[in-house]
Amino acid sequence: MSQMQNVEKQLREMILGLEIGPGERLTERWVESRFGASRTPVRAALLRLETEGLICRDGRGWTVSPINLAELEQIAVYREAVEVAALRLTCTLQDRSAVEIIEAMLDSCDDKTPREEWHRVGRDFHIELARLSGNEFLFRAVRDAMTRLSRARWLEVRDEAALGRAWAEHHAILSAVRAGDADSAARLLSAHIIGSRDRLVTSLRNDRRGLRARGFAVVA
Amino acid sequence: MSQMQNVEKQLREMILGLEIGPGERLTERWVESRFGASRTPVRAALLRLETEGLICRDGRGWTVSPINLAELEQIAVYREAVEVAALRLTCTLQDRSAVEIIEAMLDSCDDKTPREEWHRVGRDFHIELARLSGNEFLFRAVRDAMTRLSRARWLEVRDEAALGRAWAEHHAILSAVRAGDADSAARLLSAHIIGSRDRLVTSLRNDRRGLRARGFAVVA
DNA sequence: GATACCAATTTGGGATACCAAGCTGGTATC
DNA sequence: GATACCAGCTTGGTATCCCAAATTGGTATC
Repeated sequence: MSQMQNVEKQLREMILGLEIGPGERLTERWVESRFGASRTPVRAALLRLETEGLICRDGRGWTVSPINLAELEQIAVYREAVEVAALRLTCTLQDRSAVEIIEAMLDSCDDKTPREEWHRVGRDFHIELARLSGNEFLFRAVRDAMTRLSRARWLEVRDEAALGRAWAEHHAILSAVRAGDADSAARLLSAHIIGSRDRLVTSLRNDRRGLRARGFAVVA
Repeated sequence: MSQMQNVEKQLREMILGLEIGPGERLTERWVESRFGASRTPVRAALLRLETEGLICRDGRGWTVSPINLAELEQIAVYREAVEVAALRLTCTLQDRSAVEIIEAMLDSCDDKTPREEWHRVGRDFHIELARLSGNEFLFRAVRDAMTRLSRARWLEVRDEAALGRAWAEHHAILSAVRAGDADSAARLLSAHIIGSRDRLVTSLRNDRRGLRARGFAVVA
């Protein structure tokens, strides 16, 4: 793999994994030495991550994007639009076998699944569901939105009950799709996205003090 | 303005203005000499334009993205999702004054408006309509989609009647929004987007031979 | 003690040099 | 005459150097 893709990938992992906290300053020189690359690939990586919204310019310099509650609210509306569109498109395709692949993916998760896996599974559900639509733009939109949400979802305080509810909602959505009931599936998906958003934002708002204590910038 | 933004902007103008044809090869060295910049800003510009979909990697090297008919079809579905969502959001905001600004913008165009202005006005209508929603993600999605469509719309063979129809449809959509009739507005907008897409793709498909003769790559 | 100012360092933007991979054109051999 | 092969050139990827601007830290002055 080229150095450029390597820096980009590793830096993205560090940001998404909160090894570099939201709001932290980044210097090109630090990234250079951290990954043993030179400035050109570092710059390319930073430019890419900027378009993903993971980092942003801070006057002269770079900052890991803070957790932005207003942005989280807006992303949910955006997700609702594109995910529901993708879902309806999938329903018209009548490709039930593909849906069953996702169901199997969900079923492979049980109580023994380690908690940190839930994060990835929850994200992949939405991404793979969008991929089924066959529309590259809807798919990318969902994938990019989930990437932007990733850190916030990781910080969210979720109890077992909340995880179980999300799991059940995912299954219910797939059942409706498999049954060919696009309207029900769309309604369930909308409610799931908006409900998740509300719980997410509430959780972060309540824990804002704790997050700041950990050095994480959270803006309204 | 920095050199980097300058190269990016100028190169984008050249690509969107078809001064560099779809499918044409680009070398970093050529861009360097053309704009009198060195490789660093050129690289940055190319990376940005790649994320906008205006250029794409061609193995080793760069190519101005060909006109892709399948992509145009998919973009329309994507646009329908995000534009309708933005429209409905705008309706719930009940901000009629903002709508009237767009109406004024449209009204400022009359028969004396030069033809090349129609291209920009048609694009800006959709972008500004999305901006009204106040949702940054819906707005960006529409803006980026319209950018991707820009070259194809420029190549489209449109007669006066088609232009008048588009104009009328834009006005009808705004009237529905102003009347607070979200459902009608959404229906009109969907029909407008899909109808425009079908006419666009048909036009390009029919003229494919002519486009190739001009050196423009058009893929199915 | 506060503040204004200056120098030194840091930092991102840009330019250039170098390299490896791949393409091209020509040539030599069969 | 066709084909295989090799040299040279082109090109993107990477490293390094330079520069201007901005930040910083300290000092001198009020």
